[in-house]
Amino acid sequence: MGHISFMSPWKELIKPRNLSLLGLRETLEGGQTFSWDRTSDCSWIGSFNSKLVELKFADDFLYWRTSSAHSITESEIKEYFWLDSSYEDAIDNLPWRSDPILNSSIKKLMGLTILRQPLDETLFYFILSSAKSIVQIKEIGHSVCKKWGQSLGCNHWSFPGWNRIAEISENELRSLKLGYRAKYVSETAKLIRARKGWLRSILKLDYAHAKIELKSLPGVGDKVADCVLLFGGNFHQAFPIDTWIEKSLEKRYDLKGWNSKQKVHFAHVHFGKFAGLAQQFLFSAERLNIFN
DNA sequence: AGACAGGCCATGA
DNA sequence: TCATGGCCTGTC
Repeated sequence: MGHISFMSPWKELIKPRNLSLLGLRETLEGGQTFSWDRTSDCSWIGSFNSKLVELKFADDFLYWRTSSAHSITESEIKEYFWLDSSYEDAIDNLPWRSDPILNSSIKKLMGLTILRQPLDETLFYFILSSAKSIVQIKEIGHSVCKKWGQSLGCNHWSFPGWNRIAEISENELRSLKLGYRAKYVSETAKLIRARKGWLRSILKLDYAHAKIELKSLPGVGDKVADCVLLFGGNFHQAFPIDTWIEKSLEKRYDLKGWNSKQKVHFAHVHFGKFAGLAQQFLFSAERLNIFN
């Protein structure tokens, strides 16, 4: 409150790749991030790292503009959206040549990406995600940011940070309708505050050890840990198993009757080191029902 | 009204 | 190791 900010003029991003509107929409609305709101049928406003940005997709190009008071740079956007050639390399590494399901998903969701979100915010939102829909996760997450974060303008607030959240009582969080997740958030915050530098340090570990570390937090099990590592830690081999991907593996890959451990093993063998990227294509294809 | 939702966790076999 | 029920809240 109090300051006046304005949005910069639209700027064009170098045409990054063959990006489709559907691929972009699924990236921002499909459930790997909860920080974006649609402002028209082809534009979104969002925030991360206390910075505000609006994106617009038009004529196969991506345009962006930012807030004068909380501005972001082009290189930060490119980083966030994985807009470098290693994305194409990752796609090429997937077994689309021999896998018609994956092939058609990639074609229909051209440009769908795995975001590189800040680790702390990603952990926060995925602790909230348990047994909640995307809309509900956004609502309760935003209510915490609105109450204890910084105003960024355009109805967006920054993530307050774990140290700030550690000062909030569980009951205050419950009053924002976090339910049983309030305890997880509160206790995780206190643990992170006590372990200085620990959260960032897991980024230097290999996938298996990073996952063990994350699972030491209350409210973080296999599914949440994999989501945080994939969407907030750049661990592309993480393969979160939720009900959509479960359905996909059973229905499209004939894995009915396999337990989740066997499914994860199949995913790593079949999809390889970018299994998490394949997961996003299959997940969205199933969610959007594009096979029928 | 009662089950269920993009889970986690403690319990019990 | 595997299966079950409870936990907050909202929705169908």
